[in-house]
Amino acid sequence: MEHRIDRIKKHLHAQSYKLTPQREATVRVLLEREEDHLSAEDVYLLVKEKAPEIGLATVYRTLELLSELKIVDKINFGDGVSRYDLRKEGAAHFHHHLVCTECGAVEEITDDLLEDVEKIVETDWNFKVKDHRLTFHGVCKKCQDQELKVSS
Amino acid sequence: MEHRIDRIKKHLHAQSYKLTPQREATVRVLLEREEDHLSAEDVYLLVKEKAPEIGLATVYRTLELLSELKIVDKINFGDGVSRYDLRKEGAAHFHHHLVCTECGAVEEITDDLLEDVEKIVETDWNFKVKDHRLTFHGVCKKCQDQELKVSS
DNA sequence: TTTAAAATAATAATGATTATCATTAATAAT
DNA sequence: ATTATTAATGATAATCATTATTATTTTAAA
Ligand SMILES: [Mn+2]
Ligand SMILES: [Mn+2]
Ligand SMILES: [Zn+2]
Ligand SMILES: [Zn+2]
Repeated sequence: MEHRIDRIKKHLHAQSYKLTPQREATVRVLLEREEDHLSAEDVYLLVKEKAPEIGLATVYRTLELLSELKIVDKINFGDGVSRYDLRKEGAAHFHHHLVCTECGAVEEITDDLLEDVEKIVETDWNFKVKDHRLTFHGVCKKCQDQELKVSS
Repeated sequence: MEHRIDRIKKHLHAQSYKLTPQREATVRVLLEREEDHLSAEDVYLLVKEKAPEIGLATVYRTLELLSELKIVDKINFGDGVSRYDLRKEGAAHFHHHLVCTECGAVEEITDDLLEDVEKIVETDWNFKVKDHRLTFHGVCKKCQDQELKVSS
């Protein structure tokens, strides 16, 4: 954890930004809830627990900054809010998501999966791929089992 | 065009919805601008040209309805607005997008491309895929050429 | 026609995000 | 150390997309 924060600190310094206490508190929340997909409000409430004096605007500004630096990715699952997702250490591309349309659960896939597709896009469409967003909508394991039970 | 509208009409009727004049005007705009990715506001302004009495709320309601029926797909490219995209005739899945980070241009890919990936997701993650959202961020052909010119 | 349900238009309300601005913290210059 | 600059913050107002409300109109059935 400390190691990870150190790296982020260096990343910020490299662009002459500082890791202020507010920024650090925000990053810590993101690290502690790495599997989750928190909205700005979610982050705000969690940060407030350890740094009660922080303002919502600062959280928005920090998340914006972290997005620019590709430390977090901003995603939108179709409910009205943006969600912020820590990029995996050293990952060149954003990871993928499985969203269950029954229960709303969100799973993560960190495997690349798109290498071949990207090659096709680069050659057939002359498009230089920098990043991607891939989300599958469907039914998670748990909900599939539920359906079986109900119908049997 | 008329044929396409007829089908949509039937689709609505099948769920006991009516193709009201407002709904038809909205669908016509979507058909006329099939390549585009219009926001609700965009659609509203275009519909107003042919049906000036329509209200914005009706456009929102219509787009919502068309989304439910899978006639249009709602997408979000990260600017603050939802965009509405006609699903290709008979397509089981939503098509893909290439968003240029330089000029903002959006290209469409109607080829499936994800068949193999979906198989992997279904078997390795036990996730029953119903649909997907895939967007590549990168540099379009035009902007690549521009860069070459500038740097030479 | 009368009646009930569905759809619409106008507009108010909501809620997420951004902008503003006065204050504070950090950094550099004297 | 003191002062001047600049960056960052917190509070809050403003904006803007979307949703809810409600009175009215349209449609289809009885
Ligand atoms: Mn994630
Ligand atoms: Mn499209
Ligand atoms: Zn589920
Ligand atoms: Zn471009």
